[in-house]
Amino acid sequence: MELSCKSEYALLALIVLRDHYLDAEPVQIRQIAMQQNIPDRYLEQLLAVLRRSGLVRSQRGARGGYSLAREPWQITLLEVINCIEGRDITAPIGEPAETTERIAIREVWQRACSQMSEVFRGCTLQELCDRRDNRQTSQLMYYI
Amino acid sequence: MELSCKSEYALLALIVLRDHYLDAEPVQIRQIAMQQNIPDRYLEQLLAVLRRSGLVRSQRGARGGYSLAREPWQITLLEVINCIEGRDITAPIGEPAETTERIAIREVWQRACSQMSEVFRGCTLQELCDRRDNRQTSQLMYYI
DNA sequence: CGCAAAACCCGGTGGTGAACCGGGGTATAC
DNA sequence: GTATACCCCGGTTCACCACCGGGTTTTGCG
Repeated sequence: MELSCKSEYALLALIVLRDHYLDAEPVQIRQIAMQQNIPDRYLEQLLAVLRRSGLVRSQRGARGGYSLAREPWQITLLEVINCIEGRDITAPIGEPAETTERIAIREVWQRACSQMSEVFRGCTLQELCDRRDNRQTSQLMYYI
Repeated sequence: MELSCKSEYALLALIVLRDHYLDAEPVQIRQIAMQQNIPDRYLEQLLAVLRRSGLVRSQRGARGGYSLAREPWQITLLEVINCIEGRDITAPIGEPAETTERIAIREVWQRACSQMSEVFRGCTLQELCDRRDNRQTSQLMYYI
């Protein structure tokens, strides 16, 4: 599986946006790019996709920038990845399959996709940030 | 995730080989290719990879061909895919990640890879063929 | 022995997408 | 009205996938 570089960049950007979630002012591309070490012109394209999908809001002109369009606990990683990858990663790719052999393969493949997607569906942007903030603490909490 | 066309072709070929598992004579590339609608010159490359990984045996010369190197219930789909994809799909790709943000992302991504791999690890070539042979029957059996 | 049938090896090609850069257009705060 | 940001569009480089073809080597068989 290859959640290419794109998805990682997008998630990194969203993490920054959630860090400034309560700020009055939006965050600029340049700032995100420098902070997370992402080529800014490339990040611009990804943020455009996130905006068109309604995950992110933009403010044009001077003092403009980006901000989250939703609360961080209402954004799942699956949404972000699906949106940035441009397709539904819950299902296999390619045409539906016709022979019994190919159908059998697709069945297993479908289950694999679903299992993977469930991990991403079960993690929100908020949880991702929590996990970053104190990984050891949260891991302890899981065992209580 | 994209278990590209390659993996599907390889699995289709292995299904044919398992159908002739008890035959004395090996199966030719041409025969597999025509039966499964795979370009034969391309299939040749894939079978070469499977052979180098010890999943398949080859017999050169006239009346030659390919046969399974192991019993079909001792070949998991994960082995086949890892072998044909040329890497361990159990783990994410790319360099290890340095910042806390990237580490957090990788953690989730790693879990997703593992969940997906488990599906492929838990399915053998034998089971794949059984599933093809009588899908409705086996589905009934699962509920008993 | 000779021939045909098969695997083997190696290189090339067309297409696609990823990751990136750059130029100019447009909206907006000050 | 000017600086500052987003916005839009295109191009480029690179790698990989799917595939093709030529030529070599091995082997069964008449």
